[in-house]
Amino acid sequence: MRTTQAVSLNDVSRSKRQQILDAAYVVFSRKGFHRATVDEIIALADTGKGTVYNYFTNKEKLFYTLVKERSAPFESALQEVVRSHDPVLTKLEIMIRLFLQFYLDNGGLLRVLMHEMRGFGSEQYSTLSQEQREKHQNSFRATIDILQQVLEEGIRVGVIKECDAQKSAYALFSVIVTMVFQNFVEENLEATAHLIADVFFYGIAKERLAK
Amino acid sequence: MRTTQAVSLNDVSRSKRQQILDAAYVVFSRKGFHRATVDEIIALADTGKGTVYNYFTNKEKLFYTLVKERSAPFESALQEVVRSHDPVLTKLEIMIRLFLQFYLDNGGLLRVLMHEMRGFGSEQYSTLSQEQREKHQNSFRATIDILQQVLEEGIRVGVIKECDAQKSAYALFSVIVTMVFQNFVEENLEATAHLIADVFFYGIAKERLAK
Amino acid sequence: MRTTQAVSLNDVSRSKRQQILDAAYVVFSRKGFHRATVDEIIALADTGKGTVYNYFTNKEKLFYTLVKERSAPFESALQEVVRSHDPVLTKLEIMIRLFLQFYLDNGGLLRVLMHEMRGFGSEQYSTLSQEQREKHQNSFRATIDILQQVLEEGIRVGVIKECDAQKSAYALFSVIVTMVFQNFVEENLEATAHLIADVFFYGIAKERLAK
Amino acid sequence: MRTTQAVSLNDVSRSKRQQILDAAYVVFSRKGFHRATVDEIIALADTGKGTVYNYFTNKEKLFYTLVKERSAPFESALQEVVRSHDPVLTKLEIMIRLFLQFYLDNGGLLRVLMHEMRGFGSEQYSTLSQEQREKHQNSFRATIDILQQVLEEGIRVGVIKECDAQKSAYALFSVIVTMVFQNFVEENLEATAHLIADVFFYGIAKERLAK
DNA sequence: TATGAATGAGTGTTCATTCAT
DNA sequence: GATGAATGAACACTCATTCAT
Repeated sequence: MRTTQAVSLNDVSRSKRQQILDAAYVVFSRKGFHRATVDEIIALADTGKGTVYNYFTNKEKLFYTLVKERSAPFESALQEVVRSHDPVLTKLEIMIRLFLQFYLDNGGLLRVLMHEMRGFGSEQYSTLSQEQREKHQNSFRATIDILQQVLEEGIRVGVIKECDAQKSAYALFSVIVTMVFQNFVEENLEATAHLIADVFFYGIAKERLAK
Repeated sequence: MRTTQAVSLNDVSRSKRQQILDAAYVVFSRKGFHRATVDEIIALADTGKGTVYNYFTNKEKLFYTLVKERSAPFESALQEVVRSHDPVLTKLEIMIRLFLQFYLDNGGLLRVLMHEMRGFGSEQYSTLSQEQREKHQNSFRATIDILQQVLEEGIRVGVIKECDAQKSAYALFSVIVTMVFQNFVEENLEATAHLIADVFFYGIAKERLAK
Repeated sequence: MRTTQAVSLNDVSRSKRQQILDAAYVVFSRKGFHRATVDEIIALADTGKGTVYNYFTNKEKLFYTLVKERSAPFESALQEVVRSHDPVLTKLEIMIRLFLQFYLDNGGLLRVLMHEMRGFGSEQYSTLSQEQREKHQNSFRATIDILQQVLEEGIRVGVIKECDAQKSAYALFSVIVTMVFQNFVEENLEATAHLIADVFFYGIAKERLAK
Repeated sequence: MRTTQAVSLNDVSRSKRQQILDAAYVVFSRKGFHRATVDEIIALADTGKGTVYNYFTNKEKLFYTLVKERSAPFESALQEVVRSHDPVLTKLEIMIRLFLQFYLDNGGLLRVLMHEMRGFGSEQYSTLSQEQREKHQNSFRATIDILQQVLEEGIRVGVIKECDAQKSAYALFSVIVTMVFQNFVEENLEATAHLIADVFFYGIAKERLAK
């Protein structure tokens, strides 16, 4: 049935795992977590059902691993920007760009992830187990925390108004996500990044009203 | 089991429908769409299973109707503000307040709704049927359109910068929703509304950088 | 598919439950608990799968209920004998007869039950849940307790030697079960009962050896 | 991972086989046949999965071999007693003692075995294949046959009543097994053996009733 | 001989929906 | 209109066994 590949044992083995992850990406993206079936994934991965369970404890863990592995490079890149010595506003704009890029590249999956953690806040709507959901949420929070840190840096440095850094971080985050999910990101990603930064920094009002 | 009420047939019948809707609100809010079961709803509604299907084609339709009926008053109120003669920025702040209020009052349900339409954009993650999801999305779009109209009015009047009104409307909307879902809304709802408006109007930067 | 029966609603409904129990008896007897499939049961019961789960929480519970309902009359009969005023040895012989009869009538099922509680003692070999197994075991113990009580009565009255009543009860019980499961019970059930009683009462030795 | 041992190929190989058998004993005893997994066995045996299948055709065969090898010394000992020139009742008591000892030593495994052959009679409840079960059953029968032979000897010699030797053998056997499985065997194994023998020989009744 | 990655058959359970009364 | 018994499609997961190296 499946075509044997002329590669070293090690590669074949890595390949199986990767084949499954790749197939999972496609299927989860298309169907979401709940509606994605393992059967569909293995059909696409050209693999036996047992193999999936050799590599991943269960469907949830497969999903989690997928997200984790796809996110890693993005998170590193983000960290790097924070540690750089660019001015705060520049940092923020670069981060927005990274976000957009990452969300564009992995939109399918992240849409689903957001779906499964609605509000990346509380409740229990999703099909994911409490435990798994918490892990995802912590990931998210960690990412947003980074935004928050930079905002706080900006406030300390006096570049940013005295505002609630956490709320602002969430606000910025939500706007980025919304732009991506609404397909509002132009071909020129930098343009969109700049646009978001501009509104976020200076607002939409033409002039400040006398209070 | 259930106590029959001594009311006119018509009233009982209306009552049944409402009982179901009320129960559905509670259960959907608690469990989300997928995990809410009709059994749980009828238990709470103190009614028979068949009765639900007499009034609502299916679970989806029940959910849709529920959302629709709960949203109606909010949408009217919103329309009214638009038609008022307040200055644009004032209108916007009032609208933000209305949004917050509405989302706070119906948070449980709307959280679920957002969950089921993730991205109020595209695909098919949710348990909802394509058709039903589109209806919900149209509702959402209609609501956001109203924000957009006011923004456009602001641009026309010269109070708001020349910007992409649609994107801005979505951005504003996403921020509002995020604040609610993150439980960032203070007891003093007006304060939060003002805060959102302030950032949205004037940005977070202390001073405009020389470009 | 299924033939509708011309009976009152109440009867049909009782019938469904009973049909399932009857089918379950056959399938469990033939295949044992683990190898019996719900699919096979519903095929025989001429019923839908969901129906089984309307009446019984799960496969285990179905099995438990089946055993329970089949055992009830036997247990009553046993109790009655205990409370009678026959001489102890007579009581015991009657009880042996009841046991034989019951085990012959429900042999298929009880074989399985014993299987699932191996040793009606300890461990965890069976497919049954800890909780369910304990329930079954308690049933068994209760039944054996009754034997024990009569033995103790015999000791008190001086008809039976001073011996360990519990051990003796278990011994008697195990012999009865073994006779049934080895198909050693003659057509004339009373003969077998008498034979067991005889060995149990007077032993197999021709004469007591001088110690 | 596993430490390779510096022994002759032949020894390693024998060792592997034994390691597997030892591990199998532990796991089967703890979990029973069905719930014991090959994975668990190889983990404990510190060996590869394929290796198990090099030495044993399948899980069943592994189990069978295990039982067979553990039983061999016991069966020899039993034979020896039969061939001895002790009086029949003495032989029987010694045999009871051997049984108790053997069942105590290998209780874990034998419990499982009995479980898998329930009734060491008929049907097909266990996970074991028909063929394999028959082999086990023959083993059992052979062992019980030995008891039967001695009983027949006793009858011939006039020490034992004219009774059905086969049934009596089974009865005795079942009592022994029951005592073990119910943990009724005292520290002093001989006491229990004597107790069983006493009841079996002379019964529990104080005096023979006038018929 | 030893290994372990790959395999896939097999099954209990949930729950929205129907329809006869 | 109100009811609830009956239904069955859909799905994740386990584990003995194989076979290429």
